[in-house]
Amino acid sequence: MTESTSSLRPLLLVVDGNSLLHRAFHALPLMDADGIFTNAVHGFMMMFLKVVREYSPVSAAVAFDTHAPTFRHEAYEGYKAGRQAAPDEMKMQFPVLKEVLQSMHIGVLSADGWEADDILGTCARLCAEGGMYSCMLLTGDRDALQLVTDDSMVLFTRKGITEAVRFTPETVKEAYGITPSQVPDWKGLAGDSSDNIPGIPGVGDKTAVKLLAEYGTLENVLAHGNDIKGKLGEKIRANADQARFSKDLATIRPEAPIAFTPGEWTLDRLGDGAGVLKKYRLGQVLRQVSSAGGTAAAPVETTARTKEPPAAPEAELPADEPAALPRPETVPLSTPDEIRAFLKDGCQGDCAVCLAGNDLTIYSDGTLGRAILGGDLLDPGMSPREALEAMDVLFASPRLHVHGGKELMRILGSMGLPLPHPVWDTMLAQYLLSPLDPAYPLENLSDPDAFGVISLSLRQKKALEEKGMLHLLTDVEMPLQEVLYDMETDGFRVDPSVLRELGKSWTGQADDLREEIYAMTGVRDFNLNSPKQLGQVLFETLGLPGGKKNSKGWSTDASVLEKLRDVHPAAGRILEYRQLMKLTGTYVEPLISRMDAEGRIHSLFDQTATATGRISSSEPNLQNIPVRTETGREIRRAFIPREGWKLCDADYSQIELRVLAHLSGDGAMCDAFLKGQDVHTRTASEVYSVPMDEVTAAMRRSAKAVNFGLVYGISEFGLARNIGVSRSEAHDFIARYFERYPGIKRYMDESVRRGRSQGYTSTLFGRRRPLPEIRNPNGNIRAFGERVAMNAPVQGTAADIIKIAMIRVHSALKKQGLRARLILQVHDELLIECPPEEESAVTALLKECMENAVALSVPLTVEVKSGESWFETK
DNA sequence: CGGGTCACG
DNA sequence: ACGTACGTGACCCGG
Repeated sequence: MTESTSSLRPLLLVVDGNSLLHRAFHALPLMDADGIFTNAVHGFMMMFLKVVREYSPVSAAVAFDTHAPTFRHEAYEGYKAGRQAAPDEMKMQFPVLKEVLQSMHIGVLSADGWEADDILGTCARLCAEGGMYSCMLLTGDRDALQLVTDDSMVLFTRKGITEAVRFTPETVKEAYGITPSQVPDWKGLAGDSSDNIPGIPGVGDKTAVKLLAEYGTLENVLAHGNDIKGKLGEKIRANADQARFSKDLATIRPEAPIAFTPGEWTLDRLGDGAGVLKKYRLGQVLRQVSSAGGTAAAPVETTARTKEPPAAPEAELPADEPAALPRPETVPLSTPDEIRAFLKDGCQGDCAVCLAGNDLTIYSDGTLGRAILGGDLLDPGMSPREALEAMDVLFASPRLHVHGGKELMRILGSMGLPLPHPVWDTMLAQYLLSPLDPAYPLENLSDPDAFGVISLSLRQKKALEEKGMLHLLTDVEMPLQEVLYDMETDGFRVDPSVLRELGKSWTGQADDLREEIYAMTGVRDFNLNSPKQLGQVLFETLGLPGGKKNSKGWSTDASVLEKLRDVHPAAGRILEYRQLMKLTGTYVEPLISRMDAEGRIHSLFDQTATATGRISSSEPNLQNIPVRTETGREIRRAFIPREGWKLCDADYSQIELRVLAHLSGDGAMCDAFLKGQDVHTRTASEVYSVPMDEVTAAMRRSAKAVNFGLVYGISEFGLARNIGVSRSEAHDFIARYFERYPGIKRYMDESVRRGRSQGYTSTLFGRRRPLPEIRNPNGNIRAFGERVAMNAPVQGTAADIIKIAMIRVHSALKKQGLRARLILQVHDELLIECPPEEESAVTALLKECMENAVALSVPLTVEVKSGESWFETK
């Protein structure tokens, strides 16, 4: 992430809705649609679309003022009242504008007691801290000039609203003679009649600039009040408090509690607003967006995408049309399967190399007989090894495109060849574009007779740019691929003697239990491992009560057996037996058999397997090694570091709830994390209305279940079942929760609403999760879609964050020249093995990289523990 | 090869 | 009237 430059980042546009709507209202003659005035909405949208055309942001949001009685200063309302009240013809346009914006999927932001410019400042800060977006602010309010930095530009409207001037720190200085950070000081001195900021009477713009040129800040001017001669000095000394108050009024507070979800404020479906625009007879606006037609596939070419955003040249793919690429007979040789086939058959035909601009894709063709471009590297009759060595040169290309890069690296690496560093992986790109697909075979994506990986890359790049996800590929998934390759290659050392001991003990106990169960039930000729046969024995032969049916017969899962504990002594034994069989069958024997010569096991990390953006682990799965029960946890004694080394285990504390706090901006939830409180205890205290120190263990347990439920997409039934209360009690509990956490309620409702209108959800970084279920007429399926809409942004954002952290950890280890290796990720946890002398450096590095992977409005905290085995680090 | 069960976050 | 907490992968049965 650190390598990315701001020019490569997608642009987020944030508009001061109040300021722009007011300006539009006064600049244009009244128009109406059946008595509803729309002139300001029209003017606003024309200005908005003009900026979108000119600067090609990927996302946009509009901020609105909301005033609560307890604003900054009690005296403030007095000043506020001095402003001319907006006429009804103006006020009635706010809801219309909001409706228009929402129909186009543009974000609508407000927070009680906060002004639009505070929200602009908050977005600018979150963009800068998050490092994923560049920010552009559009406003007619000069206060916002204090927000100008190298990272966030301000577009300031002039001449009514027809023109917008772009301010950078330099142009602010040129125009006003002060730096952006001096804007509040300037207002404090000179005041602003249009904003009813008093300033110091008799001090105008020019005097203020002069004073700031000499003293820098308002405070310093006041401190030197006695040095200033004459009438001016007198006025300054007499109005010091009023000046401080004025500065305070003019200071933007970039801490508004908003749901900052730029990934959702997409601009690629503006056409969905057609219906609403028609309703308000906004024909001119409609014509500008109508070519989108409200379909996801068609971007708003004529409005949003007429100009390509400026991007660094090295990030650009070649502009060549496919026609300029090699002859259709060539087939790509850039997938692991193709390399494998090539190895198996030897190099019989020629291979061709496609050089398009600076980009390179490798093609092979057994019959072509000659290379097309630069393909003389390979001769027929080369041995596979010779061919691959020749291809080293190609794999070392700085612009290599591949499909399935991690496997390609594995093949080259296994032959001791240098690893490629591809810049584009069409499989990863496709995963971002369509994360629900079960797999990403190249032949489904690209016509092999056509132009292969390069033209696919070009199409994908366009699609990713339009959806605001290009940075996820280039800055997250591509770098992560190499991290995962290293983790897979290194593997995790296990101690086979520990595994064998546990296996012996557990199989012995399971054998005894089996005999005991046969004796207790009086039935021996059945397979205890068969749920079907077990169900028949329990509920038919023995006639036990409480049987539940599933599609195959009687259910015998843990919840059923748990209820039978007091009914029949075999129930408990069966549960124990099940556990031991699970442990030996899944965690003892397979691990022993998967050990390599160095005693290490190598999991596969699949970067394209999950709907939410998590990575998965398989063969073996190291992300579900037991920890919750005493017995199961013993397995972790077998997971050990390299001889003489240490294991460091770092895990995020409550990352999903912190993400939820950030995304929702909920006051109480953020407050709990900002104060470092135990969040479940705080929740219990809120919901049960008792002080934190009077929260009982049972209260905390229920509160914890609700917090989890929230993250999963709450349902009354699910909560009721989980904490063992009635459905109506669960209902009341949720209702009370939402009373105390209205921001969470608002966020959940909004997530579902957006999910339904867009057909997908987005994470903080723009990763999308389609919601095919959310419009299903079947209520159950639809409810599932709604829970997914609530869960996916939270789980997905957490997944994005740890991916970023992994890239940072991996590169920091390299940069500091440490021998430590990142060996495992378990969703909110990273494991490193390191020489003992590196232990403290690694601990600090993990904490630093993980806690600062991104900046949220609440802190991320990480706990690191070291030990001689994975058991000891828990 | 799908479903039941259960290990993890 | 219906059956649900979200996301995974592995093992075992039985058709």
